[in-house]
Amino acid sequence: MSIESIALDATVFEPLTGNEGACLETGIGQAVRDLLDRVGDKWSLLIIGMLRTTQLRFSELQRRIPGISQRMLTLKLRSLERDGLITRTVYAEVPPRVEYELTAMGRTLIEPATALALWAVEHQPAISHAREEFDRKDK
Amino acid sequence: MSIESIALDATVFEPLTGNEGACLETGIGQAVRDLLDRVGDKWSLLIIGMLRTTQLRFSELQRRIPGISQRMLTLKLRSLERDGLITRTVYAEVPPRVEYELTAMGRTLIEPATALALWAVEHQPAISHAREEFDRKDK
DNA sequence: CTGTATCCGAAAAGATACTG
DNA sequence: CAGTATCTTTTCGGATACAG
Repeated sequence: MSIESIALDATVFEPLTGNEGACLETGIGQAVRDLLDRVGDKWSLLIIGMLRTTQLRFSELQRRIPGISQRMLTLKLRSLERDGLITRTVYAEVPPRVEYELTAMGRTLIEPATALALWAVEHQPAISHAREEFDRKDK
Repeated sequence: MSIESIALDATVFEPLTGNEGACLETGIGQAVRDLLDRVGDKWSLLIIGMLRTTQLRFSELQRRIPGISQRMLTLKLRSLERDGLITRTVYAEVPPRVEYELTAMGRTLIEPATALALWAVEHQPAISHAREEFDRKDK
């Protein structure tokens, strides 16, 4: 990913380096903030991770994400659907069945999201250690 | 990044696919959530983006991140410092000067964070469009 | 089964004033 | 300059009850 990343990296962040304060106006700051507003919450990325390989129905999602409330699952699914990241398909059966699935755009989010998840897993011990050190000195 | 990513991808998310509900226990869910708790807020990733290429002092950061309050900048810088992602260096001068800089670990976050920023910029129009469509139908 | 509606507490974030 | 302290507003998320 290196070459491509570096090139694009320059493209995206260049406005930030020399041009002080223009980040929000040029869009990058706003774009990042928008993304975080969308999937930077407690559950959204987890839901996307769940739908990574297969479509799932409401109850199945709730079962696989321990701790999420019905309300939150509904809200987050609506939000993701609204942003075009997942689809919601209702089957007119009894009992009712609703399947959620990633859209093409939703699937493009898997790679960067996974990269971030990887980073999180890899560096968790180092961060915990840093935290302990900091709190120890601080106290 | 494809081959490496896919392999690691499988490693990281595998517990989620077959094993329902084990995500929190196995750590991946918790790790992702921890990361989001750390840098998933409104400002942290923006700060890291600012420090990507150079160290900056407090006032310079505030100037380059329009809209952030003094209080929030202080809080987020402390949090990032505590996690070992940035360093804070105080120079005993008058007037006082404090420089913030990414640590080695902080710099490793640049790549995945940039990937996410890229995604955000690239898909912003599509998301806005999806949102408008959704709201139009919904209304 | 798949939601919606309502209420409540905790936490995040903004505004403002003040300090070494 | 680089913060801290305090107050207020806003948002997030959980609990519960109810509905198609």
